[in-house]
Amino acid sequence: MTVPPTARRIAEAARTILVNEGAAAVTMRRVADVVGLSPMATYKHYPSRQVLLDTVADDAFRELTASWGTRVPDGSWEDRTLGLMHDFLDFALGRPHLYRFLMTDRRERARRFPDDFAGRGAPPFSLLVVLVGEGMRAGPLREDDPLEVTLALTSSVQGLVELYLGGRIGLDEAGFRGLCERTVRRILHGIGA
Amino acid sequence: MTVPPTARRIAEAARTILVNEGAAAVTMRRVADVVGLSPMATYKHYPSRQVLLDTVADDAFRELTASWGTRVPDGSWEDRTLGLMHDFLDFALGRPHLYRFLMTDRRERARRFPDDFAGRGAPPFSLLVVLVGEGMRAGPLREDDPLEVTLALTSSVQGLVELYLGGRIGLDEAGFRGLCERTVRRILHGIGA
DNA sequence: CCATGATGGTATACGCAGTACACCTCGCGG
DNA sequence: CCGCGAGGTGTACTGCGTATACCATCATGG
Repeated sequence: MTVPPTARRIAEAARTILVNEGAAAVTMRRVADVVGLSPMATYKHYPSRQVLLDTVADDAFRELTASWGTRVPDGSWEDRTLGLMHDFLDFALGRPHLYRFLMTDRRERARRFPDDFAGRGAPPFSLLVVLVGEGMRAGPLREDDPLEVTLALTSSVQGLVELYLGGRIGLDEAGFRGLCERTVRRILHGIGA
Repeated sequence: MTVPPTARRIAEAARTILVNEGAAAVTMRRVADVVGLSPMATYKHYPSRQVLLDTVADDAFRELTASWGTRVPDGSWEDRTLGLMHDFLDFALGRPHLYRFLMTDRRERARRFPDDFAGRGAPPFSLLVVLVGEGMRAGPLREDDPLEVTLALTSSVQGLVELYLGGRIGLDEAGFRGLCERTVRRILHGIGA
């Protein structure tokens, strides 16, 4: 088995620290120490900490993009929508530091609504857009702007996750998932009389 | 007019820097410089940077709690609900650094849903809870868990603001406010057929 | 065959954080 | 008058990102 090139080992070390302890814990000295190099050796492969973190972010995004498409949910339209939500929660709750880093911390080079959200490559948003379009054609959803309807669903779950990860929701993970389900159902069916 | 005690002048300097440039720009040396003291003098009033920032946060929260109650909105139930949303956006968009600091960055000593959200003192959530309860009694809203219904509304707006402040929404402020309005209306009336 | 230069490694050092520590210097109550 | 506490100072230590200079290895072209 081939030894991975140093640049990759550095990125993997950074990713591991980030996943376990958050972006703030990713220091150049620490990364170098994990890899077994002097701190300055890192700079032969990444010109700055920012670029290293960007690389980790890009890799993680690519990985997520690839993995999110694979699951083929079945059941009713609503079941599939909730399935997508739980996939999202699997990531957000399973890798909270990485989630925060990708979703909240980094602001540069971010995709922008609505243009960048319409096409491929903004999972799980783009998957949900497809499902929403399907829902509008097949019946369960009223005709409306698909992107904005999708955003109504995703933003509320993102808001809830933000609260949960910030320790502002006094529920365990199962309870929180239930709250997310109920919230999405409320949005689907409306809270009005 | 009395000169404010040094402790308050320090907190105000910290707040000013935070509001203008974000929490990361609030360094002890910088704060001390603004006040006209040596860096270490700050520690005679606040034992650490963390405590200083906590103080700024608590003050800001108190201020918001006081100011949010004052407005007396009128119009239809839906108008009043949207009015509350715009009040919230006034703060979030008008003082984005402070908003992020209060809502996202700090995690300790945060209020928790549902217990701490039910009572006074979690504006604008608690104001909206009242309005939601009213809506359920008076007609526009279906009977449901008031706290969770309120959360469905607030979390989606918070999610949108998070995206907007993160530069992920390619709209100007007016456009963004419109998007928020449409989103809240969709939740009120349901996106389903 | 050897000089050359790219590649990837090192130690050292600088500036900027937070903050521990020792010191000073008032004003005031005993 | 004395002491002491409150509030101020300068110095220094640690950890951070990273600039700089230096060094070893090795493939390559004259």
